[in-house]
Parts: sequence; structure tokens; C-alpha cells
Amino acid sequence: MKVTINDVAKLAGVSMKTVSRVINNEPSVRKKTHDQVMAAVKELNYQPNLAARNLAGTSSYAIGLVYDNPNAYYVIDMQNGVLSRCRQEGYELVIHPCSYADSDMKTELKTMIRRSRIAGLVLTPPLSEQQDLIDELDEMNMHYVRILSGRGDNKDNSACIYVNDYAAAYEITSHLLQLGHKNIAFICGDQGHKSTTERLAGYQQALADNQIQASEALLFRGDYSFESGVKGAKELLKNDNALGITAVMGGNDEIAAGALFAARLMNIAIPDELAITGFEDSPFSKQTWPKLTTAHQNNDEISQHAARLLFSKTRGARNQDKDITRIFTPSLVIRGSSDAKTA
Amino acid sequence: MKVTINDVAKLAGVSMKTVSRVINNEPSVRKKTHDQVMAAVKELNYQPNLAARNLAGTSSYAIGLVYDNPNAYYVIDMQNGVLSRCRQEGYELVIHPCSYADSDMKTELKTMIRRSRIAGLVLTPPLSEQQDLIDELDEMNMHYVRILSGRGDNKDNSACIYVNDYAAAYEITSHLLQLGHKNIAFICGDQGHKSTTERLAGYQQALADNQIQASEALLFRGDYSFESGVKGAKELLKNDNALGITAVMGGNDEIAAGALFAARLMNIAIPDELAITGFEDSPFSKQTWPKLTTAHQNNDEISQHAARLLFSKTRGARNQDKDITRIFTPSLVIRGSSDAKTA
DNA sequence: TTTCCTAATGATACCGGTGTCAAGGACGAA
DNA sequence: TTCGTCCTTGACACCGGTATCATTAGGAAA
Repeated sequence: MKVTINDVAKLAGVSMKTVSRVINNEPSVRKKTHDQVMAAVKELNYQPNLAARNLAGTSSYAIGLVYDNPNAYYVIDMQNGVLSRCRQEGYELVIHPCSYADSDMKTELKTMIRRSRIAGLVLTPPLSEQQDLIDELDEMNMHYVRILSGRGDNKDNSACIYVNDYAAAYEITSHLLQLGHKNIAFICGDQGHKSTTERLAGYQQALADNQIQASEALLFRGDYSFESGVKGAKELLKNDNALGITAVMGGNDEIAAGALFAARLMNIAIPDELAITGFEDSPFSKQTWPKLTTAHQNNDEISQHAARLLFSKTRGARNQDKDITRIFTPSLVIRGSSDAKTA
Repeated sequence: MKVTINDVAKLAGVSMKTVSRVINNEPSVRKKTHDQVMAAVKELNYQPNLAARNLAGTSSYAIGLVYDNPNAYYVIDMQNGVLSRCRQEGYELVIHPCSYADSDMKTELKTMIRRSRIAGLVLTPPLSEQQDLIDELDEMNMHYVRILSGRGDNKDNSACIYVNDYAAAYEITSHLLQLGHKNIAFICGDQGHKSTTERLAGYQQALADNQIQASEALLFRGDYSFESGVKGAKELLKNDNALGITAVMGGNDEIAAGALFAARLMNIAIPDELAITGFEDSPFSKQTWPKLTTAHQNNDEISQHAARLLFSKTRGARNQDKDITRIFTPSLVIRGSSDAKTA
């Protein structure tokens, strides 16, 4: 039933240590021996026991994915990307949803790391921005890779993967400007989040580059929720749109969907009377009416890259230093909520 | 840094085996000893090493969650529910997304079970309905708990948790009938899925109980997607609604959202000219316009129950046989897509 | 108090790998 | 051929727990 390293060793006519060498790709194994062992592995369909490896080895074969993100689509994307690399490399994935607001979140995380002998962590936003968490991990000498909103602006040389929300917001804003919009409002996501700051900054810079004065009145500071989008749009467009707003940018797709909802309540035609845009290209952004113009980020590639980077760290990197950061820029997806021609 | 069972034993002044007994709640440990050990555990903040336990023990401390479901919300709910029980019981969760259509899916699953020494599996629909998979697991003598659409109709006495889609569909249909609808169409989900059959059956029974002849013309057989909802609604309502349909039930919320979308395209007012209902109460069903009437299923409770049931099996059940099945019935949630008063 | 039985505890092998270090073998140089 | 060196390989301890079985201690009965 279950095949151990000894079975393989016996069949291949070598010692178990040699089998161990082969499956770990260690050097100084003669090719002939290597082939014999591999043949035996294949014949017996041998799978190394993870528990044994984790117990015996200095480093473990498990990494953790930590998130505190209400967006199910995003989380699933991250999981699947990381998981696919894990399967390739023979690692196990331990998922760790948590709540940063929770007082004992860090204790929980430590417990999980100890119990499962975690070799490294992939941290997703907004958790990846919490400096106190990072400090703690550094103190524990824990490997980690962060996925962050930003432009490669991190001072330390830790492993980061950036999502350039700034550039994407700039692009969305430019798109609206090109359509002739001048009075563009923005509904922000959670105040604490880096993505909020970045997206806002991109929006403001695009306005500035087009000689348009950004106005605080056109800003609604909410959070990344549908309800916030509804509330923000109602507020911004109140008094029969006294501010003369012709476009609303949502901090993410939820917000945009909320704004769409509010516009519907107020009998405002989209996109004719008002353009609305989102961010992230969640699946439901194609299911609204009209479909949402948004920025698409390649979560699968991002998460796979994160995992790869982490593996190179845990395995004791040699010359991977150069590849330590990378910036992904979400790309503009134009749909009917901003441009009637694409509806 | 890392605390082992020996450290605890030394501090408590007992042998490591006694510590092992205490943390596993084995009988025949004197209360005084028990307290001493627990004190030491607490003082050192001891965490048993999972890898060691898995390696040494006969049963392991890891269970798997297997799913082939495109609905991110559903999957996350399942994960979180199972995970919360796992944390309580000191188990590890190995997630296993897969694709049943994939030819080597079963091999992959087996590999994962062997590698991670999985003690048991939680199977979610539609995977949980695949008899060949079940047979294979039985053959391997693997513990599992299935979450299934059904009414407790399983012949064998394996552990099942049923979601009574039949009753829920019956309730939705009754709701529409009460509102005066007589010509109610139904857009089915994937043909292969049990939930499709069950929901359809509930719908048909409700019609029959109200002396309404179910008509094949009012049925659209699609799949559980937004696009299918769009297509189904267009087909059913074609020729200026020649069939005189006044309500459309969607097999799930995606389909309903698609139907909503199509109605919008055709300039049909919801719910005044046409009522639409969904199924599952996904988060986005509150974000459509109007909000969707649907059936809410308590996924958190379902998944937690599944995990609990599985643990009782893997631990070598004594008298848990009675608790082996349980039926959850989703509850009707009335919103604006069927009833203008609630908009 | 002694005897006996059972409950409580400990000694030790073992799970399936990895790490260390020493031994064996191949091969070029002397 | 002989030696030295480096490349291959294997023996064995060990990771941190659990399982088994022997041993000890405690309490009831004699």
C-alpha cells in the first residue's frame, strides 16, 4: 500500500540515503545510479512522506498564505496560483485567513508557524502593509514575500511584489479625460490601505498632468464595499448633481457596483449622464448593467511569482537577489459603464 | 525557541509519554499529574509538532477539503467553516481544488492523500456526487464526509450532509405562486448536477400541488453561469414574451443575475413585468438591481458540521452513528426582484 | 499489615525521512 | 604500479512525537 524510501532503495539496489539524494536533486550522484533510482521511484510510484521530511529536515516543505481580505475572488486567485507552484515543487500550502483587527492575530500566526513548521509566508494586502507584523516576522527570522500596492518604493531589500495601482488609476483617469470628462469624482476605499493612497495618487496626478485642479469636494472617503459605493455616489451626486460630476471612479469594483446602484436609484443614465469605473476586474464587473470599465490585474501570475520567489528564498538563495522585486501593472479594461460604444 | 515534548516533561517532572497522554486527553492520568503537565504546557507555550504527530501516529492530523466549484464565495465559506473546526481540534487543512473533467484528477487526489497523510476528506458538490470517486475512496478505506444536494435519500450509510434544495425550490415557487404568478419559467443549472435535479423537482412539485401543469416550454436547460442566465431569459422571453411568462426562477444567483441583465436589455421592468429569483444568496445577489429574491443556505454551519462529523469518524467513532446525516434547508429571502414592496 | 488488582507511569522501539561523517571507488599523476 | 584526491555511496544518529508493553504505585480487600 504505502511505499517508503526503503522500498525504493531496495528495488534500486542502493541505500536509502542515495534515494534521498536523488529525489532532492543533490549533486554527486552518478548518472547511472540516478537513473536506476528514478526508475524504481516510477515503478513503485513513490511519494516522499511530507511529515517525515518536515520532521527530519532543517527546512520544511510547507508555506503559508496569509490573508485578511473580504474579496473571495481575490483570495481564491491567490490560493490557486500559489498552490499550483506548490504542487510543482512538492510543497504543502497552509492557508491562514485572519483578521488583523483581532488582538491575538499575531499569536495565532506564530502558533500556526510553529505547529506546521512553516518555511515561509506569502503575505497579501492589506496585511502585507502592516509594519509591526513584518517586524515580528523579521525578528523570528521568518522568510516571507509580500504582495503590495506600490511602485517598487520599499526601502529595505525584502522580497516584494508590487501591484502598480498608481499607474492603473492614472490610466483609468486618462481614459475618462480622453472621453471629455472634466469633473471626475473618486470614491476611496479603506483609509488605512496602501492601495487607496496609490489609486488616489494616480487619479490626482492624471488630473494635474491635464491642468485640472483636484478638488476635495469630489472625493468621498469610504471603504471597499458596495454600501460605501452607494453612499458615496448619493453624497457626491446630491442636490440634483449640484457639483456637475460627469464621471465617478470607484476605488474597486464593489464600490463601482454600489455607485451604479445609486445612480439607478437616482435615475441617472450610465454612461450617458455619468461614467463609472471600477478596479480589479472582479468577475461580477461583467455582470452589472452596464458592464464595468475597470483595471485588470493578473492575480494568477502575481501569486505564482510570489510563490516562486518564496521558494528561492527558503531554499537558501544564491544569486536570486536581483529578482527580488517585480512590478505588475493592472491594465485598463474598457466596458460600457464608461463608454457606450463598447456596451 | 522551539519547545518540545521533552522540555514540557522535564519541567513537569514526568515522562514524555505522560505529557503525550495529557495533550491527547487519554484516560488514566491522575488529576494532579494532569494539572502539573498543563501548567508546564502553558508556561512554555508548548505546541505539539504536527509533522512528528503525523509521522509517529497511526492516524494523522490533517484533513482535506476537495472542491471543483467555480463559486468563489461558496468555496471560501466552506474553507472558513472547516478551518475554524480544524483550529479548534488541532488539525491541519489541506485544500484541494481540482477539476473533475481532468483525466488524472483521481491520481492527483491520491497523491495528495499519500503525501500529506490525509486522515479524511470533506467533499463538496458537485464532486461529492461522483460515484466513481466515492467507490475509489471506499476502496482505499478513506474516511470522508459528503455535502450533497438531497433529502437524506442516500441508500448506503456513509456520512452525508444534505442541502435540501428541493424544499427550498418548493418554497421559492410557492412564494411566486402566492404573488399570483401562474406562468413561471425555470432556467436550470448544469445537467449533471444533483442540485439541478432537486431544484427542478421542487419547482415542479409546487406547481403540481397548485394544479398547474408544468410545461417543458417554460424550461431552459443551461448551466450555472451568468451567460446561461442571459441566454435562457432571452430564449424564454423571445417574440415579445409570446409565452406570457411572468416569473423566471434561476437555478442559482448567477443565472438570475444573467436573467436580470437580459431583462434589462429587453426593456422589461423587474419585478413589475417580470419577477426573477435566484438561489444560494451569494453576496452579489444584494448588489444587483433590484436585489435578488433567493434561498439562503448557511454554509458556515454546514461546513463546520461536516468537519465535526469527519473528526468523529477519523477518531474512530464509538456511537456517532446516529448523527451521521443531517439535512439543512435553505431559507427563502424575499427581495425586490420578485416583490416590489421589499425593494 | 499483607495481598492483590488495577490504575498510573515510564522505557523503548519506531514512524520515514535528512544530516553527518566515514568508507569505498575511480581516476589522474608520479 | 602506487599513491593521493575527489567523487560516490552508505551507516547511523536524530527529528519529535506515538504505540506497546513492562513496571510501579495506590487503594481495597483479606
